[in-house]
Amino acid sequence: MTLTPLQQEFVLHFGEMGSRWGINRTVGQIYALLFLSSVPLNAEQITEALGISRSNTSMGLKELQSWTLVRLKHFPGDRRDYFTTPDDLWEIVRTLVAERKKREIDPTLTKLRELEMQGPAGDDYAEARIAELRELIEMMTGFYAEMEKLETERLVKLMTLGGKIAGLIDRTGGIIPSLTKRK
Amino acid sequence: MTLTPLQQEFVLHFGEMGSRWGINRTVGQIYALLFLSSVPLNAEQITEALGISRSNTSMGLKELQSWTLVRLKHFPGDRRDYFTTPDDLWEIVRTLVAERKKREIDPTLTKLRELEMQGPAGDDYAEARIAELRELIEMMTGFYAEMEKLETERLVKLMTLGGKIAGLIDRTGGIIPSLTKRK
DNA sequence: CCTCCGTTTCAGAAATTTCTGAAATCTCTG
DNA sequence: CAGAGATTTCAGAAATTTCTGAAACGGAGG
Repeated sequence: MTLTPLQQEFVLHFGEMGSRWGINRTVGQIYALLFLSSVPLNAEQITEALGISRSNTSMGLKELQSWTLVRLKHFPGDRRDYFTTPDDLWEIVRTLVAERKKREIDPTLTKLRELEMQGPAGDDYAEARIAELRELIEMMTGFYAEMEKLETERLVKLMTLGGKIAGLIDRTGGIIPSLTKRK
Repeated sequence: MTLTPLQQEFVLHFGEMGSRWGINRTVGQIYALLFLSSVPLNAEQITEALGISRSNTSMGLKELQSWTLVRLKHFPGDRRDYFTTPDDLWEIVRTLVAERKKREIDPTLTKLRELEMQGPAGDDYAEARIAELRELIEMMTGFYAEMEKLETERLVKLMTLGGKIAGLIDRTGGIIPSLTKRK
């Protein structure tokens, strides 16, 4: 397994970006490699291609599996594990968003609710600020839950329409009445 | 400056979450402290409240300023710098999203374009995959650019309407014709 | 129930990031 | 322009994270 210059550069970039994305270099590189590979790869091939230790590969793959960002494949007569990324990029995005929400948002939302449950602490400003933050996060996660339900086709439509949607929203009363009246 | 139990717990939580959010513990704590404070605080107060070194506070504030997440305030007859977070949470969210995009997305988009510019590398699959990824990111950043333009009021409306918007989008031809025809 | 092939675990090494105290710098004010 | 107050810089210490090699584990065949 030798990488083409294109793969090489892509893999290195993902490795470097890893820390910004909340994963480590190795995990970023493994993911990049799988992403560009038309065929599933096993741990040994990944180890060799990236020049890292076998155990590091194992840990990286475990991490990627915990994110459900990679798929396991098997071939008849070969008991090694092979890994791929989904073909469908939208599926990847959905996974990514869902996992980041789970790791970066949900714990805080839980904590905010906890703090509010503890009742008045005699610090009105802080309490109000926490309530406001919780409400905002709830609104955003609620919106996210709606978007998550949409099939990809509509989601793409929504995104490409972009600003046009907003034009339909009236500042005061939701969707422009003259439009919504007629169904 | 002694923290109330409420502030204490909030601050510690933000410190712990820091690493998941791509900032360090101290930066998370400083931000949390400022967020809950009804009045601007100076570096000395922050240092004391969090029990960290003065230089660490300085670095943390510098980091927060580079994210434009805090505001500088001054009081007459006092030449120390005081810091606050914006009152408007939506402004905070906008800043956060903009900065994360700048740090986590833009460099990769640039890199992908670079890779494509380097011309055919004789690796059709990888090239196609990279192009597909670039297109997806472009679509999403394009959509983001549209949303960014909206005033908060409309954005909130959009989010609270949630799934209802999607219902307006026809699977085949954009917004449902019977609605868009009449302006 | 061995043995072989593959994977995972884990303790310590290496690398990186964060934090501190001391010194340097900056800038008002008298 | 000297001195006091405030902030920043920076080299090394401390803490944390990542990576490795060796050993443990697991299970399919013989």
